[in-house]
Amino acid sequence: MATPSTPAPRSAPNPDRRSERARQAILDAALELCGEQLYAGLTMEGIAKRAGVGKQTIYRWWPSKAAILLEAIEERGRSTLDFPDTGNLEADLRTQMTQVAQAFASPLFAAYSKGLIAAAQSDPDIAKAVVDSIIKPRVDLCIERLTKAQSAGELREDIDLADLVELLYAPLYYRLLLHTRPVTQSQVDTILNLALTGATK
Amino acid sequence: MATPSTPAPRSAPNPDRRSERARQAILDAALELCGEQLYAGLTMEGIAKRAGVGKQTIYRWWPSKAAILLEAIEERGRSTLDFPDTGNLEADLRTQMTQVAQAFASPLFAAYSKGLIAAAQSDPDIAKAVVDSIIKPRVDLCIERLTKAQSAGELREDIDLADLVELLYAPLYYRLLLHTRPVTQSQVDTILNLALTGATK
Amino acid sequence: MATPSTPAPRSAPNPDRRSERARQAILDAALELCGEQLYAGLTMEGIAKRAGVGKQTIYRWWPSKAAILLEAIEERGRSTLDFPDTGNLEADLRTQMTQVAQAFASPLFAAYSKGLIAAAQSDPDIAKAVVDSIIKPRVDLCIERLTKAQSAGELREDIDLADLVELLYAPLYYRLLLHTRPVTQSQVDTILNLALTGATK
Amino acid sequence: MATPSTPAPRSAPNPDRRSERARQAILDAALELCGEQLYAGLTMEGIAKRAGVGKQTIYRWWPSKAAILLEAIEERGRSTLDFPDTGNLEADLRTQMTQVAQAFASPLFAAYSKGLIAAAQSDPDIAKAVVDSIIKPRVDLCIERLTKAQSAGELREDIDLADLVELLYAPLYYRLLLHTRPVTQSQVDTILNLALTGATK
DNA sequence: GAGTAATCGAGACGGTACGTCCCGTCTTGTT
DNA sequence: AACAAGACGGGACGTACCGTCTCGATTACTC
Repeated sequence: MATPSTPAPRSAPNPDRRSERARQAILDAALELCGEQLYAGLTMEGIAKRAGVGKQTIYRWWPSKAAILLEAIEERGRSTLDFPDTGNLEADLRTQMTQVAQAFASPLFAAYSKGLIAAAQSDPDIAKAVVDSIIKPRVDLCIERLTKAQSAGELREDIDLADLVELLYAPLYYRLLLHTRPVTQSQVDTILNLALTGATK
Repeated sequence: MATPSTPAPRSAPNPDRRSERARQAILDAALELCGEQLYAGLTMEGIAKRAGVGKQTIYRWWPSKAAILLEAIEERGRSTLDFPDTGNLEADLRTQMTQVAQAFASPLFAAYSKGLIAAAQSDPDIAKAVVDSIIKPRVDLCIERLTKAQSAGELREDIDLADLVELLYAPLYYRLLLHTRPVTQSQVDTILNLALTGATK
Repeated sequence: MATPSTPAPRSAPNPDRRSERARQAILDAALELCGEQLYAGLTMEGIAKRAGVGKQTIYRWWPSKAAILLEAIEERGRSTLDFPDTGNLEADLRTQMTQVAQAFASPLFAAYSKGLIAAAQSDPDIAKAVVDSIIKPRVDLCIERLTKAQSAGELREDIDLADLVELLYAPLYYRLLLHTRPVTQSQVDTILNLALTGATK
Repeated sequence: MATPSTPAPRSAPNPDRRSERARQAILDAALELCGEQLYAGLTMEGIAKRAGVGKQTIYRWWPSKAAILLEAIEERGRSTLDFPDTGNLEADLRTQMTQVAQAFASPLFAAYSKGLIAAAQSDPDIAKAVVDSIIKPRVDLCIERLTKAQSAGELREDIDLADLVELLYAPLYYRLLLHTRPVTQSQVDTILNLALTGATK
């Protein structure tokens, strides 16, 4: 008496019945708590209590607290997903990089970026998810813009644009994660100056 | 005849009586365990058991497991504290950056570097210690070498050398921490090519 | 329709959700361990491990290991809560005191009685609980029997019966706790002989 | 090359070289601490610190903290080692028992009596030492006095005097250890009244 | 009176248990 | 069926003491 039409054995929750109220409350609570204390102080129990939610409800939908933050950033940070194209490459890069620098300089955004990246060091799944859903889309948009510039003869033809993206953005992450100096507007200017023109005479 | 070097600070353990055997066993155990599992799986109890040491002995001398790793790296990694000077700037940079890249590619070193930086995201003390005792000394050596080059007219005079160091090394950290691509020799070549010559035509 | 029996006191665990399995396992483990080693060797961790229970589950319901033993005795020893009344006072006392003497002579019962009383010396809460839930009920039953006897003219009317109870039972505790001589049947006989008749000619 | 004239292998400390200053400081500290907090709060480290003494010095001369208390009581409490003999048995008993009752009512003495007896429940050595050095000598003196009275025809000849001593003193210990009611002068009167005359009409 | 050996103060050591926090699972009504 | 609530078995935390062990720095006997 096989009933292949009723698949669910027991373990897959039905997303249709999911409570949006609970979902939002959890995302909010996670971001709030991450802002109030450092990422390491973030706990599932803390999120559940703040959100007024049972722990099971969290575990039903997310595999880890990093996954919650990830979803929160994905949802809340969708606005930064665009890349200007005014025709002036350097200006466009400056605009976009400044936007990133400002985000990194904001305590809240910095808090959960750092938390997420810290979590990624111990969890390959998180690492992959961060790259795929946060980093990659933005890198791709940047490459797209650079490709146009390269076609227009504004950039050397022998360079890999993914490498250039790294060269431009890595210093921002460097300061964010290594806490050597704060991420500022002037850093963006300096990076562009050096990376585009080169350090040698 | 009061000597200004009054020794005892205040109810702190006496370093003269410290057991070097225990200290080495703890550093060894921490590195071994960090290599076997990810940093997040590292526990004080695990280190104590592996080292055959009481937990109090660890807490007496280190405030956190990150501090243990830090000391281990400081001690074991002292050899990398030098910067070549053959007269050829680009070659010297390539030599040194390659060394760093190789370290980042080694599973053990990567494990505790990543662990340490992850911990720094949630603990300003760790962050400061990482910068002061690991990053800063090496950056300073690099700046020293770059200063010579700048004086010799090999580099533009209008650039801040600390910024240049960031531009060169940040992409290595970027890949290490963001797990986009592996850190390789060819990355070093690419960085040098781009950073020294510039991306524009 | 507000009911005056407002249930939740304040952030206390909910007894309705309590696991009876865990409770019994903990009581059993505590008694077993107390029988195997002396009370001083009894540890919360040992009980938890033996019972296959998390430590928190113990701390959630009992404030100390003495409280566990107390509950175990209360529950297991409920059968001894009765006092014979055959009409013959001396015989009834002998019956009841013999029962107590036998219990004191049993290694297991002696172990936790002694442990509990020892703990009471350093913890007023335990002391109060021992008196209220173990001693008092049994003393009251004895006083009740003695009251009948006094009314029947079998005892002097000028004596306080609580004092008489003390005189009868104290020597049993004396030997139990001071380890001078074992508690035996003949001790009971001697006490009754002396206490009822008097030592003087 | 046997040198039987130099016996000491390594383990027996030489009492001649013992520091009386340290010994007194340790006894004082133990009594003080036992008075300030309950016996369970008494620690070897606490005693050592309070006495300004190394822990080794304690362990060299005493096997346990109970042994320290025992020695302290033996030394300080020697004064109570005497028994009056005015010719009036009941008066003499009252005098001596009152003295004991007063000691039990004193917080300090009660504290370490209770501590010592508590410790005896978990350590047969302590139990034996308490009986031999504290209880027995005093019981013997009492028996001695009672023997005289029995010979003088003041007591029944068929009674064991050790049993009578128990009957008289046990109720004092009962209240001391079970914390039912305080030990008072009137309790002494009651005990004597009941024990000497008997409870029956 | 100098040499020497044991005791002293101090406290670091390898351990055990403490009581707490949080994990991820489970169970019990409620909606 | 998903929800809020929270008890459960478990593991690690950081602390307090245990009893042992090494250190110099006094002693106090021996030669």
